[in-house]
Amino acid sequence: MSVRVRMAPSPTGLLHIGGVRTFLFNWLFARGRSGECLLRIENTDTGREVAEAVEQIERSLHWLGIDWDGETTFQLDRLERAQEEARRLVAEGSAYEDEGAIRIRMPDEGVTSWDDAIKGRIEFPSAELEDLVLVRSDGRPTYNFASPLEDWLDGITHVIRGDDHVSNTPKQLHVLRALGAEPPVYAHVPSVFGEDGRKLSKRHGAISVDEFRSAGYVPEALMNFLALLGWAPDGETTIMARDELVERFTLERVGSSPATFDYAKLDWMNGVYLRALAPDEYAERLREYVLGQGFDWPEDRVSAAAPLVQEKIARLGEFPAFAGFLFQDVEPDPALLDAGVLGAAEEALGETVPWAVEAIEATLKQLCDELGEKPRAVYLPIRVAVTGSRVSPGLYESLELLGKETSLERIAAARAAA
RNA sequence: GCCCCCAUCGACUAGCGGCCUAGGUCACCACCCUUUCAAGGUGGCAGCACGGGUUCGAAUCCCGUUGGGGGCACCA
Repeated sequence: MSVRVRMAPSPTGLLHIGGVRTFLFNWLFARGRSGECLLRIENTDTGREVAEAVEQIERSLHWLGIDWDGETTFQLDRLERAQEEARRLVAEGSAYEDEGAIRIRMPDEGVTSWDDAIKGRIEFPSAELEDLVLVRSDGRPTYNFASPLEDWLDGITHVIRGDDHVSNTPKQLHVLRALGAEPPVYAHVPSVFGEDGRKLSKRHGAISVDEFRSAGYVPEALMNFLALLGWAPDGETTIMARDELVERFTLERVGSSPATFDYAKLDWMNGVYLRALAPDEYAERLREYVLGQGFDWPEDRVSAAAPLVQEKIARLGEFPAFAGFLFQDVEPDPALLDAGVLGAAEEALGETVPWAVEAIEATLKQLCDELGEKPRAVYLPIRVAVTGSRVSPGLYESLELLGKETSLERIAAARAAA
């Protein structure tokens, strides 16, 4: 039997990174086994908010590189079928009506158990189980009925979901049994925490896929990082491209303890991916990013700035602060300026021809000799004058790209302000 | 309160009874390189939650304790 899994988000708010990690595991599992991966929205109502949320979810998954088979389906679409099945169960005696609702009979003794693909054997005393409501008095099926029902109807072979569903599983197992369905393999993936060991939330930083995108993370890095959150192919490998992840992923190697989301490590990994990009590819991503963030900076100049920053920044989101001086005026801190150095620099650079990295470098090195100063002492005030910061891309390249005229203007203005 | 799950460096993890003097990666520290910042190189710091067993031998198996998480809805 071929593998079929499903990603089942609820259409509320933005796609949470913890949920995405669960979807990623589903996707990796299916793709590595030539299986199918469905997208099913677990909605309890419809409306414009839902439609927008679904669109948002699809866009986020698409950006990340997670795809799905067939049309997106909606739980609510099977409302009638659910009611039908519930009535059938009543007719068969495994369920009964209770004040307008339909409840399923749960066993009073024994244990309900299954072999979880991640956590191993799990057993619940059946006495813990209440007769759960299948269909509410208003006719809507409950989650614990609709979900296993749809898994069955969709031919889902493996249910890979967050471990907050562990205690729902025995209930769903009984629903399936009453329905006459063969239960799928269950795999409960541990949750993801924020750095304080609490549930990942807003105050930890980015949590939705959208936020990671606008912070300037690239999808390949985010996918690689997420895959490693709770899973490892061995003790050594860290950087893995999409195909390698697909090839190597197994549920057996998903750990059973919760993982903490480490933003610093994600930053590092994002930098690794960013640096590995071919220069023109990097420039293209940078352009898309800058544009997407709403900056109306000239694209050719952004492209020209790309090589200056590729080695330097770990997130595209650092670009505006790091290289913004190429696109807008600066306000240097007078305390870091040095009128003497700036005056000499203005004069020397004024005669630099052509205005290119080699000539600029030669000019500045000579300036150091003439002033009898270390490059450190000479370059700082110039850097601050031109870029407005003591941290910037390479000075020669920055001057070249900024252009002679603007560079000299800024140096002159800074000299006056010093 | 009851039920279920989890427990290796600060973080992600490798380890599935002897290859462990517990390995890798991030972070951190030091040094090197260097026009700043990065990147890169070298070295370093740091861990089997605790207590009992089982065994010739335990990070690995069993029990308990503690700690964390999840659940106990006509929510999903």
